[in-house]
Amino acid sequence: MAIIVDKAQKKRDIALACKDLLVHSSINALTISEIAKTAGIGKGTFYEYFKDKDELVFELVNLLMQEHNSKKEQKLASVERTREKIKVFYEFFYSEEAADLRALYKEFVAISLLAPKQEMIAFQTECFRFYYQWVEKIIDEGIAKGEVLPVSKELIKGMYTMGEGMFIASLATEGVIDLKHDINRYVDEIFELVEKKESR
Amino acid sequence: MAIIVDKAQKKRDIALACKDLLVHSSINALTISEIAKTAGIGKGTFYEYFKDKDELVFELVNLLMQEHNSKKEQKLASVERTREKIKVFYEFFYSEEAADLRALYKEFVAISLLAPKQEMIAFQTECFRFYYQWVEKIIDEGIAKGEVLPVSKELIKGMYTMGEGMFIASLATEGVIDLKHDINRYVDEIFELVEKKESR
Amino acid sequence: MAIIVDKAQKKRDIALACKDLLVHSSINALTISEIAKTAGIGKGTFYEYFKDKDELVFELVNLLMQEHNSKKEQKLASVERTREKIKVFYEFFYSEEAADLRALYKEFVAISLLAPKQEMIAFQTECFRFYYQWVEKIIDEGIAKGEVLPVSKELIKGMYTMGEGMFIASLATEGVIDLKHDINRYVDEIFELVEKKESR
Amino acid sequence: MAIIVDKAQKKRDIALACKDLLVHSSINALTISEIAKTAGIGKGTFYEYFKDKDELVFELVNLLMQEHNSKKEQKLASVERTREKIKVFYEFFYSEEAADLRALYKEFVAISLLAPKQEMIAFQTECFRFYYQWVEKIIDEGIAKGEVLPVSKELIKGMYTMGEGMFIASLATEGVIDLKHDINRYVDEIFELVEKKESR
DNA sequence: GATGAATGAGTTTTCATTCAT
DNA sequence: CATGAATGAAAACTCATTCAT
Repeated sequence: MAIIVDKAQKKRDIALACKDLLVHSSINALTISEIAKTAGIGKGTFYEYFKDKDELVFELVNLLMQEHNSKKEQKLASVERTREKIKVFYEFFYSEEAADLRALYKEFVAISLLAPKQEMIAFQTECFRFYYQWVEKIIDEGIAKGEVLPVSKELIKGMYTMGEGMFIASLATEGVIDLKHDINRYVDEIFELVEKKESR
Repeated sequence: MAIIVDKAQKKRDIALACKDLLVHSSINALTISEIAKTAGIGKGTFYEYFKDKDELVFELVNLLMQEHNSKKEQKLASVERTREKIKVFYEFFYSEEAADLRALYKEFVAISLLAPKQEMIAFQTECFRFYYQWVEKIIDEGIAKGEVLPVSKELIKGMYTMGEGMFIASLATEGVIDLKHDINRYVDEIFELVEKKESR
Repeated sequence: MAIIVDKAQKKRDIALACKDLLVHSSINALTISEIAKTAGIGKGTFYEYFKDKDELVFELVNLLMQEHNSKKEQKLASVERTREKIKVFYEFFYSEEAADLRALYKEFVAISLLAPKQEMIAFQTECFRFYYQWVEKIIDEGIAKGEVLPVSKELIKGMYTMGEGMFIASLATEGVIDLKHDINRYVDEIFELVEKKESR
Repeated sequence: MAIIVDKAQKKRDIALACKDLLVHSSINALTISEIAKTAGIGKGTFYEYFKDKDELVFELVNLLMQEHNSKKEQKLASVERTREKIKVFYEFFYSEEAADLRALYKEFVAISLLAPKQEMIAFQTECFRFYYQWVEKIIDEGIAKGEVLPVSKELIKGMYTMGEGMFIASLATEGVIDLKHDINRYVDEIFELVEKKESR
């Protein structure tokens, strides 16, 4: 009786086996040989599951992002105030536990910029929508609870992309940006403006 | 005595001659041969002035950004209100006349992410500081004029990087972001919050 | 399951296939393309088995020297007198059948002088020791048999290197040295001095 | 009034200016640019005086060898016994003061082996003859003085090339040969055999 | 005579991809 | 299904040499 391998599962396994390799090295600097060896498979086998190296990064970012989202969801549930929820949202950009994902995401963004592929764009678009709606929901709830002003709704897109911008800027510059500090400060200042104050 | 050429000037000339090529194609897809032919020089000559292809992108971004900054300065001088000044600032990300520079900047960011080189990081850092101080000056003047609340000062870094973030996001996604619209809307909303209102 | 090749054997096969090419041309004048074509393999395949062209020369010298040593051993067994054994030893430097090996050895020495690599030095050192001990054994047996004076033992290193020196000198000069004649004459003269004479 | 430069003298000057460079680096690893810069001349000027890089090595070996020969001649004049004269002769191969010349000579031999040029062969042949006759003269005088046996004359070529052989072997092996010790020991043993002993 | 900017032929080297087993 | 040996297209890069000034 032949072993029926779950293609999707094996694909995940291969990607996961290469995680450390990818996190610590640029995908361009890696060869299919190294990757296959690390995953404990043959070069030909790699091609059974992936079209090219980029797809490996893609798969892995996908995987880790799902994991990350689950954790984020849990964490968000334990936080009350809108301001804090938004801060939790931004933790992706500086938290220690998202470090691996960030390293991969950086690669992924670079690949997307240099040689955008349809499925990557689709994924990024999907991600953007997903996160956007998530933040929207948080803000909506904040408004409903009377915690923040309705105007907050108009700031969502800008707030969301600010995180991405700071992240990219922090990668490309040296020491000008302290992600955790700068992001949280910005969030605080914005919320000072949009939070309803009793004393007003 | 043999002719002595102005190395820096010739480097600029070569870069400028390749502008259209670089704008319309990814640097990775270009060969040194193509580049040299386009610039009307030999392959070896290219290497006399540039260490590698990346340096060509670097030189060109540098060049066009200087040009862009001059124009921006002029334009800013003709604008009165702080809000409008900030909007002018963001025009880089969507104006037609900065399209070439944007195309190159995209490449440059991707290169910086994939294989950061010291001089690139230094350049980006320098750029960040330069623009940051510029925006800071605009905001400071706005505060001095009593146009905007002092709190605006705290939002500068976030506002600045928001542009970068939206730009990257717009490149990597499809149709989710309308740069001109989204950026200006965000700016407007922020200014609604920080502009001093007579009637308050 | 894909075929598993005997790497070492294939390396030998490739080297042997290039023997004539290498013997009749300087390695520097040869391109990897030519070599691969001659061996009936692709350029990439060459690099699967050899780090560079030098290694090909190295492999071949190694191979032919082993073969040469086997023949030498047989020949030495068929010779009685110490003086003749030593002469057999020197045949490497002028015999017709060692011509190919000599041509390659010349290249090998030149390479070793210009860009010595660790494995080459190790090989040369090993060769030197091996031959030195071989000559030493011959001389020791001659002394034991009472054929030559014990002092001969002190002359071994010099005698051995004399061959190398004459070889190099003959390659670099024109017509000053007749290897076969000059070497044998020298050997004869030395043995006139160190052979035990009945009539003394 | 135009300056008339002595071509031969300027050639020597250029060669001498590059001495340290050549001694400490392989000629193959050096570019014409580096050489010209070191000599303080333009690349084009280099070609006014030398056909190629090899010729530079050639010129320099030539120059230093003349100098070396003068010193050797003086030193030989101050030595009495034949055995010692021969030892002085071999000092080339290990003396500290001939170190630079040896480094260049090594390069020169390698070049001669890899790509022999007519003028190099002629030079080497000339050198061989010159030294051979020199040694011959020393031995002849030794015989005339009754210091050594007439048979010594037959050993000259072998003795001379032994030095070369040991030198090459010492370069290509690691620690097997102690040039000074091994050469002198060999000379001593040979002279024990060919020196006339009173008590005989 | 001197120079050094310009050159491009020629080589090495890499590595994704294929496909026979 | 899995494999890894074989491949060669493709690109970077070097550097001796030329020659206008």
